[in-house]
Amino acid sequence: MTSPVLRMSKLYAPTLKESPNDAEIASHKLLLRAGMMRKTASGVYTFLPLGYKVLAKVESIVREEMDAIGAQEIMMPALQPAELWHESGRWNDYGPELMRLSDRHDHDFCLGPTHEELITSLVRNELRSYKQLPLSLYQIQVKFRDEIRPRFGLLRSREFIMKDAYSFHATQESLQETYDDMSRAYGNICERCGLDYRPVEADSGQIGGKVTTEFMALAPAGEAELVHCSCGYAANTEAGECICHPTLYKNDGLEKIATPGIHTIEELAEFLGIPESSTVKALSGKNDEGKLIVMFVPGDHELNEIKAARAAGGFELLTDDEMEGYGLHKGSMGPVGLPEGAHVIADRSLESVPAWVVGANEEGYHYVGAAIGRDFTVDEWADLSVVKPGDSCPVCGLPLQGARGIEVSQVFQLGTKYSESMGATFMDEDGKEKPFIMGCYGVGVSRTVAAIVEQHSDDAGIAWPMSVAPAHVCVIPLALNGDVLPVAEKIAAQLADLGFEVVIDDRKERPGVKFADADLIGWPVQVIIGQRGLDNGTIEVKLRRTGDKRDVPMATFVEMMSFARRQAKASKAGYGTFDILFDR
RNA sequence: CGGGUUGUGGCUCAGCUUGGUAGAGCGCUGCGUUCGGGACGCAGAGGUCGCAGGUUCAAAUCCUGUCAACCCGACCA
Repeated sequence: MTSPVLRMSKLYAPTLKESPNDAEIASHKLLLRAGMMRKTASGVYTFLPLGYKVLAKVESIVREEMDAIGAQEIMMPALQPAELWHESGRWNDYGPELMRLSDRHDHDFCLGPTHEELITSLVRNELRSYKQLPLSLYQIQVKFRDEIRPRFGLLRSREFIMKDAYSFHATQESLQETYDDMSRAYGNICERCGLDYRPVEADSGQIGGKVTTEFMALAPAGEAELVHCSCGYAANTEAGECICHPTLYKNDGLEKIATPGIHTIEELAEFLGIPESSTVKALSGKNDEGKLIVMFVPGDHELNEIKAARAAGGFELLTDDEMEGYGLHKGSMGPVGLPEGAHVIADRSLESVPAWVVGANEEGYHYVGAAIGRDFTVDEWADLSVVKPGDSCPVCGLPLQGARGIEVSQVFQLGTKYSESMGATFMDEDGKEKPFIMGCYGVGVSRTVAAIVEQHSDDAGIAWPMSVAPAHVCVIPLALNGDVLPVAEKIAAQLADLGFEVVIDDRKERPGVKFADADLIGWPVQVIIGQRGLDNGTIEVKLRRTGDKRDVPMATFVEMMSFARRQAKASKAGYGTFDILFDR
């Protein structure tokens, strides 16, 4: 299939020398500067022709990978009736992120942030038998989330493109199979988009369910923190198991120390001249039943609220007033002399520290050497801390590395949360009515575009991987007179015939402008045609990614590109890098 | 939602403290010279200074309100 040669002279791609002042990170700045998108409102963007081409490329990679594992594409509405959200309970649970609106009859609707409710209601009446399972459906569609603070361009926007897939199963084994297929497909998607990524252990958050993996594109601009290990283990710090090593200060009996004005761990450690890991941090809260819970974590770690809630049956930190009510003192809390009935849960790692440095439950005093069992008791041990770099890898024990990442996709095993609440059942082999076991799988398509730019850009602009570039090759005639333009036109046509997507910069601009725009927009290959080269019978080929340039004899150029094309097609992903052009 | 900052041609910004009726660079239009890494000259077009009130002879500038955008934070003891 030959696509027509794109003409820069006609292309609507207004490039900017300066980046608009509300852009901070590379992907945001460059997508604006390269004329790929424009802001419409906070967290809402218009894709211009080039940006839309990239988006479409990513979409088709996603589509190919979904189709390859037997998922079927559908298209659900963005506008969803509140009724369905009431059924699942999420009309109330989802919170202010849900974009709500009502129609002229005063019926409530929302703009879908995700589609579990819709898909469940779709299949519940017509997917009736285990014989029809498993079934995977997906769509690529616009999603709406009223983000508390949209930022970073496409990374956290209020309207964005997402591929969401849902699977329905009779058994957990079947779900696991599809989940594994999806995970593999997601890995393929990341790879084909040229992303350096890690599958990481994650928390399921809003969606519900238990088993989940996030696919993180590593990037300093990413909003997620993760830890990873050379053995391949990686986890979101929100969810990762924490294996840390608090240290013993001393165990010479209980000693009360005056610590006037000291409230933070940092101050305490400095005051005593000991590392923060030798102190113990206390947090008081209440669980869903209103019961007082006091938690302890190593002083150099933070309490993970997700783990805390799981361990205690809900965990909401006490307000200052509530603490007063219990006779607790902010910054001076400890396990010795807690109020009657307080339930004490401590981080598992503290079990190995026989005596703690903790608050004395008295303003201005701390204890040193508070011994477990002798001076206080712990009701429960649990993993409560936020994992951080330097903690031990739960798989191999080596120290974990820290990194930041952009969550480009996530796979979940939902279980029966939606099928049960919404009454979506099927008739199983044994003649019994059962709720579907479900999985859901999301790819942030527009976010992936931003992640690609974060990983593939430099001071000059974007350097698109071949697989998602708005076109493969840009032919740049340096002049519009003499032989230069006709030769360029001919070469562009020949490349298009070979199956390349070709753009020709036929604008009446000076060479410098064309070079700068080509680098900014990020065409993977630039074919530069100037009088100087023609006089020598050569044309110049430049690879954006590496900056490598080479003069190629005119006579062999098309043949070489033809070879490169065949090589590219033969490679597994089907989109080589064209480095072949520069093999010595 | 709390705190901070900013709204001035398409873009980046100056002018505001000390009121006197609007500027620069880039971009845009035309002409000419240039032409292998964001050229130069000349001539132009383009702004109710976010919006609404108020003070004043006079407001981009001072005051009040409002809207918007951006940044930081949002229970971290």
